[in-house]
Amino acid sequence: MNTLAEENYLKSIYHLSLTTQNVSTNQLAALLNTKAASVTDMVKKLADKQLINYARYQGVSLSASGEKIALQIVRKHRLWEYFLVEKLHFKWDEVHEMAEEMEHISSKELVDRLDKFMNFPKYDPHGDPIPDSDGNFNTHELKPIATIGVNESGIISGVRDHSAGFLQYLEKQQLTIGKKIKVTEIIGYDNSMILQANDKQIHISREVANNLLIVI
Amino acid sequence: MNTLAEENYLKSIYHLSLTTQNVSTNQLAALLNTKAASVTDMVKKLADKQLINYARYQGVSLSASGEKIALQIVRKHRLWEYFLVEKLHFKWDEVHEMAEEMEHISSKELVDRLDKFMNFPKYDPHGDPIPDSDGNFNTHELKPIATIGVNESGIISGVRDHSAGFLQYLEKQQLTIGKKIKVTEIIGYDNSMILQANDKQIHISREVANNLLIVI
DNA sequence: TAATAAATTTAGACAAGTCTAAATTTCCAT
DNA sequence: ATGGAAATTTAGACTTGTCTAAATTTATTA
Repeated sequence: MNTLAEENYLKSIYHLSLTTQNVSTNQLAALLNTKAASVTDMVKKLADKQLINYARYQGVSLSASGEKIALQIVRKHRLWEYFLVEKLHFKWDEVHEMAEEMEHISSKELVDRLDKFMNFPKYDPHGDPIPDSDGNFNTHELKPIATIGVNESGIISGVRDHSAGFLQYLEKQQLTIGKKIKVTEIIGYDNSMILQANDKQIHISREVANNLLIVI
Repeated sequence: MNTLAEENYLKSIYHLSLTTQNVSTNQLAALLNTKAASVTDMVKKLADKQLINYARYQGVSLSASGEKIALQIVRKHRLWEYFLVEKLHFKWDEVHEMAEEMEHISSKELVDRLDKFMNFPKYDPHGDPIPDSDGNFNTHELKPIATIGVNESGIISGVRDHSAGFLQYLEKQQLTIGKKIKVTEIIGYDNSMILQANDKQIHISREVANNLLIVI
C-alpha cells in the first residue's frame, strides 16, 4: 500500500497538525530525525499521491485521504500499546518503540479483531484516544494541571510529554491515569505546585504541571 | 539490527536447508520471488556479515549466527500465527501473510512475553514446532500419509503444503491437526487413498496424501 | 524598506536492493 | 572427455530514501 517511510511522514504530519495548521519542513525534519532537504523530497512525493497539500515554502497539511491513512496508523499504534500493557504487562513507559513497529502491520481485519479482543478500549495507556474502525475518536477536554488554581481538582487523564523519563517519574510519584488530584498550593517563586493525591502531598515543578493533563 | 530483506533471506535459507544442505541461487530466487542475479548480490552481503557460508557457484548454508537469527524469526512467525488463530480466531489458512509481517517485529522481550501469554505453545496452527527462547524445538517424526499402508493409522500432525488452497480443502474435509485417520484402501490405478476419519470415508488423491503429515 | 538571518528548496551524490542482458562456470549426456 | 544446456555471476542501470552544499525564498529588524 504505502511504504514505511510514507506512513511515518503521514503520522508525523498528523501529530504536528494538532498544534499547527501548516506543518513546516523543519518541524518534520526534527520529528522524523532527518534533514530538511530529505523532507522536501518526500513531501513532493506525498503531494503527487494526493496524500498531502503542499505549496513550496508554505508547509504541508494532510488531505482527506492522507488523514484517513494517518488515523489508521494512530489507531494501530494505540491499540498495540494497549495490548502490550494490558495483555503482556509491559509498563507504560516501555511500549512506544514496539508500537512504532507494530503500527505498520497492514491488515485492517487484524487490527479490528485486536480491538474486539480487548473489548474496544477508548484510550491507550497514556490516555490518548483510540480511533475506531472508521477513524472517529473521543475528544475529551484535556488541560495541563498548570492551568488550574488552588483548591481546584481534576482527574489525571493524559500526558503531553510521552518520553520514558517523564512517564517513569509519574509512575514513581503515582501520578498515573485515573488518579484524582487537587492543587493545594502554588509557589509563586517558580510556579511549582503542591498537589493532594493518593492521600499525600506531592510537589511538582511547573514543567511537570505543563505536561500532565487532567479533566475537571 | 538486520534489514527486512536480510531477515527474509535468512529465513528462506533456513527453510530450504531443511531439505538441501547447500541451497542454490535459483532455489532462493524462486522462494523469494526475485531474480537469481539479485540473490547473488544479497548472498555476498550476508556472507560478508558472516551470516552464511558462500562459495561462488556452490550455493549457501547458514552459519551458526545466521541460523540463530533465522530461528528467532521462525519462532516469531509461528507464535504470531498461534496468537492470530487462538486469540483472534482467524482460520489456519488466513494467518500466513500477517505473520510474514509480524515476524519482523524486533523486540525479543515482546516475543517472550507473547509466548508466556499463550502458555508456551509447542506447535503452531499448521503443526510446525515453535522454537523456544533459545531456539530449541521438538522434532517429532512426521511422515506423509502416502507412506503408510492399508489398515495403518496415525494422527494428523502437520502439512507439507502451507498454501491457503490446500488448508481450505483440508478444513472442508475435516482433515485437521489432531484428527485420527486410518487407511482403509489404496487405489492402485492412481495411488489415491481412502481414509477412515471422523466416522466417515474420505477419498484423497496421491497429491494430498503426500502433503498431509501424520505421526504414528 | 533594505539588508541580513532563517527557512526551504535544488543539485548532485550515495547506499540498499532490485532488474536485464551478457559473460562465465558447472553439469550432464553422449 | 567434451559440447551444449542449465545455473550462476558480472556489469551496468534503476528506484527509494537519504545526505551535503549551494542557491533561493521568506521573514525580521533596524
